[in-house]
Amino acid sequence: MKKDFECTQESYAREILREKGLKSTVQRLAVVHVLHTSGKSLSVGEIHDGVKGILGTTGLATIYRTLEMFEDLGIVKRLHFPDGGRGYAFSQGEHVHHMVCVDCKGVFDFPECPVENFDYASVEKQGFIVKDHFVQLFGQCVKCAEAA
Amino acid sequence: MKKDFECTQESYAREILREKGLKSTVQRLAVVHVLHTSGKSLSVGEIHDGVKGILGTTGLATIYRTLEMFEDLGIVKRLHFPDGGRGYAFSQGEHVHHMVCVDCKGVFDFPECPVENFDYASVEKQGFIVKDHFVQLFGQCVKCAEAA
DNA sequence: AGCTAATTGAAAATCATTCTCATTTAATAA
DNA sequence: TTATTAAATGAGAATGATTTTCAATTAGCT
Repeated sequence: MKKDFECTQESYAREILREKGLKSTVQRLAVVHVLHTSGKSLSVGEIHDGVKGILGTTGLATIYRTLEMFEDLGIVKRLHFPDGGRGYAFSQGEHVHHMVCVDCKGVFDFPECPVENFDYASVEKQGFIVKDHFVQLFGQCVKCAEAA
Repeated sequence: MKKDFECTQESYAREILREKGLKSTVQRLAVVHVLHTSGKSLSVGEIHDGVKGILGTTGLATIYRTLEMFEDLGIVKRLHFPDGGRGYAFSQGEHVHHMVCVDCKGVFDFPECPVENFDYASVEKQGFIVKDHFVQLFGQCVKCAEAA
């Protein structure tokens, strides 16, 4: 089977996969496509549905495997919702954080990192070595704010 | 049955429960006790074990119900680990964030909020109304850094 | 002590995630 | 092209986490 989703994002994913000696399967490219075109974060189930819409039958396990791999490769970013649910958003490897609309679950980037310039003095005083951070804002997007 | 865990944290929890017309059961107070004395975040299972250590048999569902309620009341804070697991840490309602040691999973507070003084200009430009945020640092605590 | 609504325990039900393994496919080289 | 081969997939089983149900118990009032 052969499907084309030619766009920057797809080439980007292809390239990374090739670099790592991984295969660019239709399933993987479909995940990129679904996630990128949606413009918001999606649950695993929604991604699965989106991919099935393109390819017909597709195993759920494949979606899980793909997302886990993509996260390692920096192609997607995993989000946590307040209710504990997981979501995924497309991310071209840049360091961005996300704002999540609590109403529509839409995801919006913000490139400035609030933690970047943070003074770690108090943290380091405790001898803690910071290696990574997770920042996420919750609120309302324009549409949902207006609708309310 | 009657058990005492007299300490500030326990009275704090009692008070909040009373205010809301909820009962201060031994199970709930035991959860406070376990979480507070551990000094680190615990998984639901660990909390369950800790409570069983105090009360003998205790239903797992009760632990889940209690933690969910405590989160709503601001008595505990829910954490997300990179692997998606959930953890809970005692939190006396104050605004603190946590550093999680990726080795021992220990949790350490840091009271300064990196997001507090963050300039939301770019965010607000998009019309997004920020209502809450989630910040968590990952790294190594002193002990684990030395052991490595 | 007695009443009553809230809470609990235990098991079943549900839901999410991972694993297994036989089959298929993408990438490479002939 | 086609052949080869390791990687990837699909289907379903297995696992694990979380929620629900409901009868029995208990905390917080008289």
